[in-house]
Amino acid sequence: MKYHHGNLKEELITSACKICETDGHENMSLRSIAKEANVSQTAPYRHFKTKESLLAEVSKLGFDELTHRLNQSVAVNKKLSSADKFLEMGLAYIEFGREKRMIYDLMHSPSIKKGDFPELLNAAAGAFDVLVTIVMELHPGIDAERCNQICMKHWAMMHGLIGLLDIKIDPKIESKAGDAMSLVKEDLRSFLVESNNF
Amino acid sequence: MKYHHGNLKEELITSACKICETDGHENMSLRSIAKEANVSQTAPYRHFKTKESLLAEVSKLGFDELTHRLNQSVAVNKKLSSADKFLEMGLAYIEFGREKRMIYDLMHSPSIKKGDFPELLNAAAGAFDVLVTIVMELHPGIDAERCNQICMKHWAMMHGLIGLLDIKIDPKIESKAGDAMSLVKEDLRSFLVESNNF
DNA sequence: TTTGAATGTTAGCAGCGTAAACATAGTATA
DNA sequence: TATACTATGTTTACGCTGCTAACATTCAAA
Repeated sequence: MKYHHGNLKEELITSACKICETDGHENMSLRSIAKEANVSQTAPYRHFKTKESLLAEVSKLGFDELTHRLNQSVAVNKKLSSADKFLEMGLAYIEFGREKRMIYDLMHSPSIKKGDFPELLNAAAGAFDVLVTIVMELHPGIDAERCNQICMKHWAMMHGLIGLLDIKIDPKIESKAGDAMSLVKEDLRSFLVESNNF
Repeated sequence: MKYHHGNLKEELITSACKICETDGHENMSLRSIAKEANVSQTAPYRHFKTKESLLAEVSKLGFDELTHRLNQSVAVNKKLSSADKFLEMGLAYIEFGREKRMIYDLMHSPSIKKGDFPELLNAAAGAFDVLVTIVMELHPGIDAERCNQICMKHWAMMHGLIGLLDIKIDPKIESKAGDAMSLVKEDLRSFLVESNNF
């Protein structure tokens, strides 16, 4: 067992991700993260100024993965129409939010003040830009302001939908527990198509 | 100074509301709530099983006020068209989310498991039902499932918009700090109108 | 009037984020 | 190669947290 770990910073982030996914960010302590990485409770302070800054890095990774997933959703089938790409992207967003709900909550938790972490802001903006790109493809030569508005609308809808799935959920969905996600997909498909009348 | 307070439960909720609005629910401790109400740190445990159950009552009050505001927004001017009522309600929702952002965050915080508090679930559903009512008025004889879908869509959009105002905000809005809310209103108006093409 | 329930307080537990002091290992310089 | 500095680990400790247990006071019913 070496005294110096060598790669502690990355491992702490990894440990934090793991704990967040299982326990949720509200139940994630710095001490538990350190324990998961087999170091003392205060070792993280050699690599992160505060707990919040460690969580900010986890959040950033979340946005990076979201960006990747959104890009993948349209890249896997280049023959899709722009409208279908748009739809696939919406599905990918919901899927991410459902699969990685704990990380998703962390990414949008007010306990991380994004303004204090420029790279986190950039990562979040990067995910948003994937949507901007597809909307510009859908509406060539669209006015920038209107494009932003349209993107905001759909982004908000997706984000809001994920957040509200806890409170209000179609009884159809809840009843069929075993196949919940595919039902969400079906509902979402009509949901998105319906909202696509600009 | 009486030993028995007489109305401690309500006063604790009031104190919690006050502290939440100023400090946010992440920085609100049971001890600070008790101090605000001038009782000992453990007095709240005579009225609330856990801290979470106290916060659940605060959250419930939030949903009640939201319901009231949504109803008020259409009641103040009965001569409005259904479409305009719908718009006013959207504005009222955003306004609530912006004005009482701290309470709003508490209302949607995953740290309160709504399933454990039936009255909280009812209060949340009650707010949603106000929207259902106006959509049914907009589309007489609408299919129940489709109505629910439309409501979800707009509810999610409003909710998502509030949540995202931290991350992505129209530069126009941020620049004009002094009059931010009225600008939000203007943007929202066109935002909602645009989204109203069912 | 007595007795028990309701409602308050005090003391104390384990866990938390964080800072300070100290220990060890790796690196640059003499 | 020896030495000093820096980076990175540990130990200890502080004040805050949610919560429990034991005790005190008040109110209400028998």
